[in-house]
Amino acid sequence: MIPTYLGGLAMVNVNMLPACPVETTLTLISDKWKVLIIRDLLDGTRRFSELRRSIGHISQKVLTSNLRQMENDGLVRREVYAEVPPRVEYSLTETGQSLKPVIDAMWNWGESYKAKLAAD
Amino acid sequence: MIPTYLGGLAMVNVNMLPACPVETTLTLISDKWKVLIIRDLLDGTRRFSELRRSIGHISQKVLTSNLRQMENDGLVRREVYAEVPPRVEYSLTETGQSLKPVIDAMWNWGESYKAKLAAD
DNA sequence: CAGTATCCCACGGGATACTG
DNA sequence: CAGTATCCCGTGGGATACTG
Repeated sequence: MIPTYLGGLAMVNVNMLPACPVETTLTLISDKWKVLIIRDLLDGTRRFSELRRSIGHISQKVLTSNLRQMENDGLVRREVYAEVPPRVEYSLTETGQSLKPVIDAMWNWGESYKAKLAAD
Repeated sequence: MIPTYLGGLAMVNVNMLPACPVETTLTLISDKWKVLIIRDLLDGTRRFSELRRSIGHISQKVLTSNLRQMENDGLVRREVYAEVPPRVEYSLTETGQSLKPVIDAMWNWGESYKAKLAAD
């Protein structure tokens, strides 16, 4: 079955991004939930409801909103299957996957921070 | 969030941090300005007003608030010099400096993201 | 199942004034 | 200079109800 691709084009204008690369990254993933969405999608494709469960206590509205923004930013791919009941699968684009080093760095730091606290 | 302060000493309770290390990191640096504060302090010690200028359009109240939290979380060191006019210097603790890989990863990703956009 | 559509609110953050 | 002290506001996000 051929999935329907909706959106998928980056709508971001490079001229409107901050000069500093760090700030650029912040504008794209600094929302409360986006990093967690990426963390979970790094493990592979997920359906909407799967994401909701794996992320934690995120509401439908907010998850939808975040996913749409990330789709517009070219980080996430959304594939709709014409089935009943409907199935929608989310995955990372290449650009989205390229965030792995960032997530990994956050993972490592979080681990060592907790280890340091536990040592006291 | 959910840092606990024991006996007036800055102290985060490891048991109240999220299980996932990525979430732990988010808890500590996901505020709008903290990453930028760290970015600038990675270049060395800065006075309050220097930080204000280098960061951008942050208000006094918010900069103070963020710095206090980061001090409590053990990321930032605050040194007050008994002079007139007063001089207060901020620098990263070892723990704060250990965030460099995270900031670097964000820097690199932001650069390549903009390069990708510019290529289109 | 995967969303919209509403309503609502806490709070991070901005603006301004004042001070040791 | 490096802050407090107030007042104020936009909005990200939560809760609930409804739908193709």
